[in-house]
Amino acid sequence: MSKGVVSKDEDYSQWYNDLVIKADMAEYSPVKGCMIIKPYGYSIWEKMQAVLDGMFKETGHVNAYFPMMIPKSFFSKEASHVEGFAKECAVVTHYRLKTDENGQVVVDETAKLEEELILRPTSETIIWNTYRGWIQSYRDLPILVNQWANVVRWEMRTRLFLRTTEFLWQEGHTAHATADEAIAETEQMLGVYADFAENWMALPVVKGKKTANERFAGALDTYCIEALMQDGKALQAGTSHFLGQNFAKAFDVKFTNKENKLDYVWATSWGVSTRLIGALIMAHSDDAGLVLPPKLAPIQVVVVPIYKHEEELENISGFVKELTRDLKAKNISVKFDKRDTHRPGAKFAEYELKGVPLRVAIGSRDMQNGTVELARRDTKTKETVNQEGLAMHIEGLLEEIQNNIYQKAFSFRAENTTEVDSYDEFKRLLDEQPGFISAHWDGTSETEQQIKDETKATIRCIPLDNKKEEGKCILTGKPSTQRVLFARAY
RNA sequence: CGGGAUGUAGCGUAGCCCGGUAUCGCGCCACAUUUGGGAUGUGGAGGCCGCAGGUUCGAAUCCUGCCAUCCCGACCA
Repeated sequence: MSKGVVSKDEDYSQWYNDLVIKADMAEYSPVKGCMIIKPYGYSIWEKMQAVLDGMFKETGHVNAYFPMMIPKSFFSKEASHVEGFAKECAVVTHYRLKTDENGQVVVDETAKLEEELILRPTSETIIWNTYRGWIQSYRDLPILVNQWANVVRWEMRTRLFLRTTEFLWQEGHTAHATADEAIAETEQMLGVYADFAENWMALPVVKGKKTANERFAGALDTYCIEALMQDGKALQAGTSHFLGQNFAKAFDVKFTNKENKLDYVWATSWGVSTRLIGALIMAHSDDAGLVLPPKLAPIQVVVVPIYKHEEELENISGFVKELTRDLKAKNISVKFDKRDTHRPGAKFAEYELKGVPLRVAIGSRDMQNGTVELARRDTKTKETVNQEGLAMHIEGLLEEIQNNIYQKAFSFRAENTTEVDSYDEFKRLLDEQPGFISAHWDGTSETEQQIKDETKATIRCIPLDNKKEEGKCILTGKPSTQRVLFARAY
């Protein structure tokens, strides 16, 4: 176990917190509920951004930027939307400070805003208010815009990366001429998220639809990807909403269609946030620290020289220089840690904590033998390999590690997903072997709510590829036609 | 917003019951020896004891008020 990190079996949430802090991902800030994302954590976000941004562009989207502050009145235009966010909005009321007679900085009460501004909890309102001016004809459609931004949601309780008052995300907001086209867009972006989660984060996800209870405020349908964490709790990793014509009606966004008739525009919105970093940590890491998938690791390979004299280091450096060149040619990021202030053992522990997928250790012994020692972070195994062809070997290993991490998470999810047909069994499983539970449900909000009240488990989603079969609701015994996915969630 | 707890060096803590200007570990700095799994020795720096009052000759310690943070609930990407 790594120093200063509690075992994940002993206290999962403490383990998570310890990892975030000790691995130098983030720290607490003086502002309640807000964290400081440190360079190492932020570089993972940058990698995620780069990949996702590429995927968005690939599917025809462009980036834009809208104001962080939204007039309060905008929120009253879509009833269910304001209801969903009203309780967690930060409000700007003044625009000036002054120094009072005691030399204290205070709010200048004379500088009160006529209309308060809301720090965006999400941008549907200001964007749809803007789209009104952009759209007159079907020829103006579709609009496929994405925004990288920060948002503020004043949550009661926060957790590093998983839920903070301010967080970073991207939000796509698209406008379409038909419902079908908007639904296709919603589903397409869900696919993009699933692709990203599985192929880059090595995180298997279930694609599905939310029930009415869990739906986004203002949406007709909310699609999501759900992942299972190592403690058996579910985490919503991304959402894609079909908003129907709700926001178009609220903000009066009409267009003339091909038949020369006036109609409201169809909308979607979709987003993922820095929460993905939390998912990444919780899904793969162990007691020694982070385990990062090579495709998103800020440092993919670290080289630790072991030497007693300056000449030895020079000798090793010559080799490392060549290795670095070969790896860079393959787009593999390398760090050569030749700091003289830390001993090799300390470096080994540090890079394990930070989840660097591959470590190359090389000393005089290796230089004589023409070998290096290669250590994998995911399996914690070490092997001695020839220097010749090392870059190619590393390239293959990184791929293997990426696959192995995914497989491991996939098996874990398979082992912790259970079909259940009775409420007693359902409750027993939640306590004894938490995970996804696939069960029949009568389709009513009341039943879902009662199950939530009694067990804290919610319907994570109705999987898109779920089992369609006759059955009885585990709570009410009423007929059901399909299984849905339950879990306790973050 | 309800219930519980805690604030002492960068971090983690002892001291508080029973008042006398603060303990230990990690970390930090210097030097030396070390370097294939978190080095060792010697020396050193670092504190408005959360804040404000009160009691007292004297307060980290006792009393009052405030502030902040954390944990558990309801809310949530």
